Amino acid sequence: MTIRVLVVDDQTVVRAGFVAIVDAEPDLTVVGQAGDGATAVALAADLAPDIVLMDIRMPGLDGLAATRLLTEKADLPKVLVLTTFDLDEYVYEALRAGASGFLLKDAQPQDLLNAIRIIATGEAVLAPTITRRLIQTFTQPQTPTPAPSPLLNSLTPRERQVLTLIAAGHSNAEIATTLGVTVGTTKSHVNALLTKLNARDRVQATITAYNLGLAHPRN
Amino acid sequence: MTIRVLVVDDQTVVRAGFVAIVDAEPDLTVVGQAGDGATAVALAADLAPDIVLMDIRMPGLDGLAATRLLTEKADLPKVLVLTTFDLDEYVYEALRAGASGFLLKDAQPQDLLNAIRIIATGEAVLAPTITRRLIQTFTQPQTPTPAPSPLLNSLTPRERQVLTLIAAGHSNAEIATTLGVTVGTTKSHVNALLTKLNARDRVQATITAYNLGLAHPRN
DNA sequence: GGCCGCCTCTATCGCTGGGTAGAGAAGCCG
DNA sequence: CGGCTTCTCTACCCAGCGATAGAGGCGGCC
Repeated sequence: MTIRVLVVDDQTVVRAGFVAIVDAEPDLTVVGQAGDGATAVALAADLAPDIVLMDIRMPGLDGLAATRLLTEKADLPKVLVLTTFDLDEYVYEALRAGASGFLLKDAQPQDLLNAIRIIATGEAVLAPTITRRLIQTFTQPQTPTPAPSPLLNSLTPRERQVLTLIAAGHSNAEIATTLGVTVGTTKSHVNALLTKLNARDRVQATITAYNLGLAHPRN
Repeated sequence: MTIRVLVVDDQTVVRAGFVAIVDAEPDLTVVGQAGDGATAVALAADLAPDIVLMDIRMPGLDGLAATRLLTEKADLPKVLVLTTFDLDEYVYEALRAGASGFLLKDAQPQDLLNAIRIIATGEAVLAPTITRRLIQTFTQPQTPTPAPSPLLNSLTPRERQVLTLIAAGHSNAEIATTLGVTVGTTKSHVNALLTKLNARDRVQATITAYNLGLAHPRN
């Protein structure tokens, strides 16, 4: 089963380079080339390639717009964006446009070929520089201030455990059995908990748990 | 300039495998091994490795905790997490803990070696499966599809109102006065609500409210 | 050793919460 | 109009929850 590749770049020399690299592989074959976005979209409809190697900067319909058109419908070609510049805007727009990968043109041929094969399986590949930045922007909002709330620290480990179970919707009896203690003991913990959290009942405790980050809405 | 590697895994066989792969490379050298997180942290302080290959599941201090300790101070070793399971929780926690990379143990040796060299330059590497999911969760919030849950639509306006008040921590009596009805009426609504939400009590209803987006952790 | 914090357990008590089974009033829609 | 849904209310019951007031064991700390 060979992987069918469509090469899209406005510079003939660059296209030739990619074609040479890809066609040299036994399991890959270049089924077409395009010099602008509009041609790429039209060709993709005819040729049904598995992978599109897409440049961004092109006359007319650019690579990002073309990617959007290509990935709108399901089970259409996976797009691997290749560009000289790793500007953040390009990267994020490309990913939002539906690209499965983003490499720089100075990548090693071997890396490019690997990327094509991985993307063909439905997975994704990013240039290491970009991976680093994506992780950064991903962990940044998550860790502005991990907020080691004084409230949380005032709880004993056992109380934190009980609070988590309460916020998971468990009754005292259930908590007791999961912790291997009596219901009475659980009640003791719950009472201490409610007092410390200044909560009237377990619902208010649950709300506090969410606010403290002990529980998360799953979506 | 050789890259100095510390191998951390609780299974001796696995360690041996990594050591063999890494030490076979002329530009890489294994400077030490550890079988648990605590040892890893201590060894890292002595040996000052460039890269730590870190397993997650280990006795005592696990890989995530050890990573946190290792990456707390600046210019300390880069951590490449290697695990058998690509559970989302592991991945995100590892990245937040400061890991520079995340690969599965079934990765090709060549990929592992590449990853080590890339991470040593300060960039980042993720397994393709993970890259795909990271991109997904990254582009997901951009999609303006608030996902109108069928559950929410099955509720009458009054029931939604009651649910919101429950999730705000109010008692039946308080809800009754807020809505200007009797406690009995409130109970009727609460009962209908719990049945529809398939919740046993108001805590579980509250959790559902958070998941449906009717309530939000304030932070 | 003595103190203290945490975990454990017991016991009792009142109240809220949730289940069940009604029934009447108002509004919408075919 | 007749049927439907929704909102309202009533009454009863009991299980679970939360408050209170204990007490003993264990470990760490001074």
